[in-house]
Amino acid sequence: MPSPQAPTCSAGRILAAAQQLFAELGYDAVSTSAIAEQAGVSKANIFHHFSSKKALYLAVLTAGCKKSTPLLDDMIQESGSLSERLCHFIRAHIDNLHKYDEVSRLLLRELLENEPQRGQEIAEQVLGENFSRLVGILRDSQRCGELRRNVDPAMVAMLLVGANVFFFQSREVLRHFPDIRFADDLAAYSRRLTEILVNGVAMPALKLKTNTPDTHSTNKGATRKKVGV
Amino acid sequence: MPSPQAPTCSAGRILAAAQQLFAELGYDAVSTSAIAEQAGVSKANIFHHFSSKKALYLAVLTAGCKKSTPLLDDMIQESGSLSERLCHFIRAHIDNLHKYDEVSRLLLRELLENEPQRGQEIAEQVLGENFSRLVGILRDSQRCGELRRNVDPAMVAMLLVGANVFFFQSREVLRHFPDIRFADDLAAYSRRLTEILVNGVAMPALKLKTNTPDTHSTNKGATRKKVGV
DNA sequence: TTGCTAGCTGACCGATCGGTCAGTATACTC
DNA sequence: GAGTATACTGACCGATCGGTCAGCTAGCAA
Repeated sequence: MPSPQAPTCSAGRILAAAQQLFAELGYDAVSTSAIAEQAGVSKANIFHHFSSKKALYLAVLTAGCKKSTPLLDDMIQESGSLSERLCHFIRAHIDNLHKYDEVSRLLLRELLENEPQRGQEIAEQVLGENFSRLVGILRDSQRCGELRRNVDPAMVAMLLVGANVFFFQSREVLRHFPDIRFADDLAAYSRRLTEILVNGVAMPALKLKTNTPDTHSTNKGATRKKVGV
Repeated sequence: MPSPQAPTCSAGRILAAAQQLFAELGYDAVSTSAIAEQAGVSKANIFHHFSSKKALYLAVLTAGCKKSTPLLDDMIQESGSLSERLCHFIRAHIDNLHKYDEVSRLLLRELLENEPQRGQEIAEQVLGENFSRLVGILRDSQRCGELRRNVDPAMVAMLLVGANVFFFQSREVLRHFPDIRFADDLAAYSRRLTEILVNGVAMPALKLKTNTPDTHSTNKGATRKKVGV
């Protein structure tokens, strides 16, 4: 079985080299000559396999997404308590970000662009699939009474994914902060994050006070409008 | 009083044009010719005021940070309950991200680079100052008994900032997701986020069960191995 | 008027960019 | 053997890159 790190055909080597360089430096900072050199092929060979630099970039993006997303199924654990399942998802998600960190960084770069020309719709599709799946799981937890009814599952999902993504993209910086002691311990990170998310941060005595009837989030359909925009 | 959007001197116009273009397209995708055209000056004029393109970029970064960070003081509200103060901070923080969105995007771009050559230390400094201030506030809340003692203030801070940053950088994409109904309503966003953070997501009945002595996160060093890898 | 300085510009530089093209090597079919 | 398709390369292209330079202008002091 050939390891995925060392493709033998030159097209595969080009893709691998391009993925690494694009993720590290960004699209515009990487020249086709640099990709060719890294892949050990001639520059003309790149244009033999790919019609343009942009086509190569899109190929890198789609190949990376195809390779990294199937594992999303493993991130969702059916059994266990809410706390256990949340912790498992957080850990699996942040592990996945790190395992495919080149692809993750490529997608994060896409989020910062606002030119729809490039592969933003790919990033949107990947993130969206990830997201709606998670929201569905949270809705199930809500139906069977584990999750409070007056919390918005989409907000919880965004909180989870957002914390993980920020933790991932800022880890080099966060590591230098003296307050942060979990930068290198993913197990501690996901445990603490889960605990906070499940139990909240307020003192238990104060929690009953703030039992706000925030139920306009679980709206009664009639007033909700489509937000297709 | 001259509006900050329309600098009169050409150096100021160059800075403003560069800030906009760098934030929108990234450092490498922007040529000095494009900056000159946007600023309405000659390309040579750029190199009359700034020694190089990179020097201009760093000037943009430092000027932007200097302009956007003083308002951080306003983000911290002394009076009110924990819930009110958290909500105020979240709202002020996300507002600040949007108000200085060009600077924010520049800093987020820096986070994705790993070449220390560029202005990453600037981003680190800005983020770090922001961060340690927030952690201090949370520690105070912990001392006076509003915040639970067994939560890590740094984790709460990262959760807050991370959710806001992710919400900010993904808003264009999130807006297309049908599950998300708060993409354009910052007030609702900060309210719901606060409520989840304060009270947690679990059903109150289940919460007492999960009162885990999670203090093994402050581990006893002996069994934990380094995970430097 | 002269001299000096700062702000600014058009023209230009070598280097590098993405991309092309003629041509070579190999392998397979007939 | 000839014919052909594919993989691949060195040499080259025009365009654009960051940056330089001589020179123009206006203001100001002597």
